[in-house]
Amino acid sequence: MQRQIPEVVVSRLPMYVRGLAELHQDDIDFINSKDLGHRFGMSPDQIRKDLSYFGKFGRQGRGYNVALLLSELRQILGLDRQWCMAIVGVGRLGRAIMDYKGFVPRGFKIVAAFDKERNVIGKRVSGVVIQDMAELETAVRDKKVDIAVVAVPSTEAQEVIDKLVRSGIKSILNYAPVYAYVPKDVRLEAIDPVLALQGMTYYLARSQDYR
Amino acid sequence: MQRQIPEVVVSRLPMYVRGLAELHQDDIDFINSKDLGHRFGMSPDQIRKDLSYFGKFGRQGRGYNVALLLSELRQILGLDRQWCMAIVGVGRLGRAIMDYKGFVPRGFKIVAAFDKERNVIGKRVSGVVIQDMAELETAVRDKKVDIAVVAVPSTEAQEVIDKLVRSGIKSILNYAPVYAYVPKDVRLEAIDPVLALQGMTYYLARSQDYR
DNA sequence: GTTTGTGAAATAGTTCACAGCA
DNA sequence: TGCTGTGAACTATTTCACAAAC
Repeated sequence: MQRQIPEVVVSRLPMYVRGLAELHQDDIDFINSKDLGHRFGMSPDQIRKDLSYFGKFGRQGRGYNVALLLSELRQILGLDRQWCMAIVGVGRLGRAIMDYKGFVPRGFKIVAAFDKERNVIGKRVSGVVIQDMAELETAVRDKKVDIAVVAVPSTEAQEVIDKLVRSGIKSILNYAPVYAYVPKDVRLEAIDPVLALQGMTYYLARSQDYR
Repeated sequence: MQRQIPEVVVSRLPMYVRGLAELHQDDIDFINSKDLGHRFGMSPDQIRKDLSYFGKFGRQGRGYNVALLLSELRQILGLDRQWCMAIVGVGRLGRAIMDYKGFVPRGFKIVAAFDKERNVIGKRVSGVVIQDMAELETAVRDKKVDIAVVAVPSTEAQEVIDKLVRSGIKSILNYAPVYAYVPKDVRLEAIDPVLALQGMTYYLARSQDYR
């Protein structure tokens, strides 16, 4: 057990939680680092090293108790409570995100939605009434929003993110395909499928008889 | 200029392309590594080092010609042509992906869609006729599909991915929230917003007065 | 015998710092 | 002078290898 945990290690924890939840579902009680590593395409050593940053969860000669490790990791990640999200931008993409059924079962609930378009303000989407952007700051406080999801056009993303930062938000998930600036104490994760695709074409273009 | 380029370097190239395209749009002709680094929240040294893996694109005392560097990077990434994609799974998520307007302008076109549900097969979604899963292998070949997008439920993802691999696909973008196995010669990128959120809660839970 | 947890060694990635060119 | 391109130095991350626990 050590202090100051590398970011890469933290970023792998959610994958472990997901995998362990599957094992738990399948009524598997114990798993060792070899099998766990195989499951995620990584070395057993790395699994053990990663876990060792947080404590000693295994039993020599036996492996890890799935239910126990799952519960420990969930607690470490703060997944033992529900997190409240606000979505900014309720266009095509924003609606798809609000409709996505994968958030609630994993502890993330959309409690507020904002847009600047007169014609959508006041309407209800996926059970949430869309509010005016002007109400963002107060609503974020009143509804105790922990995380903001940005789904506005690229041109407006930075402006919206600045507004979110001013309202005190410390975690932002950005779907707009632009790099955005945030202060060091705010976390920003980006979801951009095109960036992921463009990383793959490099290898595609190099392999077979392309071009 | 060197050989054997680190994956992290390749993964940053799409971001450079995106940023340079913005600069080009704004009629900026030259940019130096300092300003470019500032734009992406990284050091000028890293920008220069990254680019040096592919060639010498800059001019001492002046910086980089935006149009030139953009065109070079596009070519390196294989973005100077259009890539054909097939989508597997045309449920709620699959439709949202097919409706997304951000792919085509950036060179990615959905040319085929597959589902196993009788009631959607034959229907047209976003200009593409949905085909039976059984036709996947032949359609992938006939339509020269380069990249597959997986949007089926988690339980079916591995099976679908195996099928795609057998059909000869070398690049897969997986939206299903599971870790999937692919042979070493196949690239798989995952889009899982919940994983991104769970990485952020670790820090949220640690900062202020949460819990 | 099996498998963990962990320092030490090895490898990968980033930053430094400066020669050389415009 | 200003800024690139790049080895060398440094830092981060992964892998090794083994003592200790079961």
